[in-house]
Amino acid sequence: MVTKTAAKPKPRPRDRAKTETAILDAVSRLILRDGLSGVGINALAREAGVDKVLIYRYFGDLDGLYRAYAEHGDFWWTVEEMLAATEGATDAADALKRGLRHHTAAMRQRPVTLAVIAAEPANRTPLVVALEEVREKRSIELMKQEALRHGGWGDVDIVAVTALLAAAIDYLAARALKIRVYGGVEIKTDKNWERVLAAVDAMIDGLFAATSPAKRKGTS
Amino acid sequence: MVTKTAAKPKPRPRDRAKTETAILDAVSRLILRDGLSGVGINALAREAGVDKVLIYRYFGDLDGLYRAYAEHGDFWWTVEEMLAATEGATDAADALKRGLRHHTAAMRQRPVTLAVIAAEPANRTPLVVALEEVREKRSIELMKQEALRHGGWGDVDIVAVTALLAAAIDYLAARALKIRVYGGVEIKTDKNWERVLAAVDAMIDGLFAATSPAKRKGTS
DNA sequence: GGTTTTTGTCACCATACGGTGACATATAGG
DNA sequence: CCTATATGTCACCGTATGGTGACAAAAACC
Repeated sequence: MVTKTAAKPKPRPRDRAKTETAILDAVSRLILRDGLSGVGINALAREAGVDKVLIYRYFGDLDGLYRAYAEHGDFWWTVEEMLAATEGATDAADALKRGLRHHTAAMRQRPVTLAVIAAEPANRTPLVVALEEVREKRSIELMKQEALRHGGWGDVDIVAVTALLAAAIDYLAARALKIRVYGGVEIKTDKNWERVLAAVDAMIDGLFAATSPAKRKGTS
Repeated sequence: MVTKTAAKPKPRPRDRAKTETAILDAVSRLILRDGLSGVGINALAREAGVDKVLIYRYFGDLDGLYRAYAEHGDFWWTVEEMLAATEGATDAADALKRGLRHHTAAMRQRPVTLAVIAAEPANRTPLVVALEEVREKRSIELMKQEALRHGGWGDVDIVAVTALLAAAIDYLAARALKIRVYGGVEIKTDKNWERVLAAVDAMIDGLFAATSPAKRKGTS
């Protein structure tokens, strides 16, 4: 009979680059399948088909692996991309609406990012922290650029409003990964996302209509 | 010298009721300290000062313990409480504003609920599911009651709007447990919560001002 | 060809987990 | 008083975890 060890060891080809990308790819797969907390050394080595000692050798420890993963991936929209998406906007309200729609699409396209966001409040790994830093930096930079474009935001507390709406979108999108319902709204279909985004649009329109015109050309 | 085992065993008094509440109390403490995923059999037994076998005896298994915990606690506002909070509202917009403010206060008063919400998308334990059911039921019931009070919501898609705003509030409050910043908004202080709530108010006002009047007495 | 370094494999460690069986003793029932 | 049951304690199981040291062999270097 054929014993397990004698069957066909088929040793891994000696190629560090390939091994490293195999590991990093396995991280994505594991995050998607089991969430951030599912990315442990043993599960990861198993998933990547790699001995775990190689992970230690190439990335130091789990945190090093997270950091490397955070640097290698595309987890967030870029400021340029976002500015392009809001380019033709007629006014600040329009820019905000377009921006949030682009944000929504960008998030829904990145399930790994959503999974990280979902785990964010609970598991605070270096990957989470790294992603957070990127987000903060780009959001702030984008705010600055958009403000220049439209000459400020009138009376609207743009930081609070975007924080609120972006938080809502992130949370709903993250929930939609594994759960379907929130407050009676099905959040997995495009149709219902459109419903949510329509509500966002309406709120932004109302907000700018109600508060801005009074001082539209007033004291900045 | 005094050995550990011979020192003073001080056996636990034989009182099932006390043991059970000790266990349930330890669940709250553990959730607050380590999050939902920190509530394991061993850690729990340690925290409660109880042998883990008693947990199995009294609650079956971990899921049974979660279920018992879900039934025993006060995790969410009640419909009556919420209706009282919005009692003097002048119109639908005002009711919604008051409701969301009460919701915010209620959430911030219940750190355990926030911790569960934080873990919700990731760890899907029976406790999370039970809490979710309560929320869904009460939200829907509340919507119904409020609609009766104010004769509908005009053109506002109230379900989408409240889902969106409640999601934002829940997420920000849950994040605030362990993180401080989101999109440039410090979310731990009362002052900045007021800022966020002011933005919510402004959006609601704008929303109702912009969309409702057109058909205020129109086709339902 | 011989040596050194790199890459990969394997066996092992201490620890923690969820879960169970056997035992001791306090309390309640007869 | 004797017995049965309820409560609590202890030792243990199998499995998984994060992490490390020893070894084999391919590659690179001289």
